[in-house]
Amino acid sequence: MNQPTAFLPTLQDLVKCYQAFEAYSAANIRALGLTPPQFDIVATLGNTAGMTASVLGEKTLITKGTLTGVVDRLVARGWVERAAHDSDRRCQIVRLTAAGEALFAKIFPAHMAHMAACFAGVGAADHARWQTALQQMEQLFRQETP
Amino acid sequence: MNQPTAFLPTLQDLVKCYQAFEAYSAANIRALGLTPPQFDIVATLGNTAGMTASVLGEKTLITKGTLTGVVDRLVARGWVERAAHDSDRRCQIVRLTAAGEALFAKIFPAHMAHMAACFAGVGAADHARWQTALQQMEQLFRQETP
DNA sequence: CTAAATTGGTCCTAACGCGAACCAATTGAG
DNA sequence: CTCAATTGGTTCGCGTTAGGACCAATTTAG
Repeated sequence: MNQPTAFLPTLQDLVKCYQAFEAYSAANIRALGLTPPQFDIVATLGNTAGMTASVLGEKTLITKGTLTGVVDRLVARGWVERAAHDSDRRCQIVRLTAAGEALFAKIFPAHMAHMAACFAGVGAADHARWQTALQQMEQLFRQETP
Repeated sequence: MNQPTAFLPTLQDLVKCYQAFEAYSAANIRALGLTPPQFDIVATLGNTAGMTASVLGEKTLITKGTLTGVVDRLVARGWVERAAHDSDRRCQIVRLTAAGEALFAKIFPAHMAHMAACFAGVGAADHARWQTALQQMEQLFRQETP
């Protein structure tokens, strides 16, 4: 009984919702002086003692080849530094500099406030519905990806 | 009574769901020999008489600066051609060549089948729930984007 | 212990992505 | 009609993206 293309509107809505989120979020991040991946990294490193590049890549979903360049640019601006790992000389620890911590303290709350404005009148029940729906759909794609 | 960060898990689920979809879909498109934006354009032009570049950009959500390059590469491969517009000399009509139509006929059903495999056991009620949820969330971002 | 496989990062190529500057054609206000 | 504003496309700069080749350090198998 399934129409062969019954899933198309669902996928279109997923793409449109994600792109609306991206556009809204990225515009504010760029106004703060960063690119979205740069913000992602600064936000991930904030309030930590740093982490290896591979862990950072897992948390931010940035592949390692891309990560090298993004971290390079953050190092060039003085917000991030690379340090040697104690016991494994292959690894590098990536962490915020003092300037990077100051940047984090300034822009992270600002961006959270910007995103929170969208969800002003939203209750816990709505969030629960959305999270359930998104997690179910994500499972569909992961199950088919061996 | 809203926690200030109650929306974060929702956003994380949105990003993870979208990225799972993207990874699943893009892997198949690349295996078919195209990039995702190229597939998007071929699929949009299939079974039409062509359209102006600006309409094509609206439908595929590709900005005009990017569109020039993507269409260039499709033209270079012989799947797409540009033609003059009858009444407005600023416009260009973008349309599939015969080879492009043949490509469309081959890869579009293949990719639909690949996506349909994810939704094998999903009923109309699930689709309705997902679409409602996604459309509601999209509205939140659009309302705040003036 | 030594050779093979694995892991952590860097570098390369090809392709997007956006915003802004730019040019030509068309439309509008006066 | 005429000049200013708008629209359709191209080009450019900078940054991101995935994937693969590559190198060094580490772990594992025999």
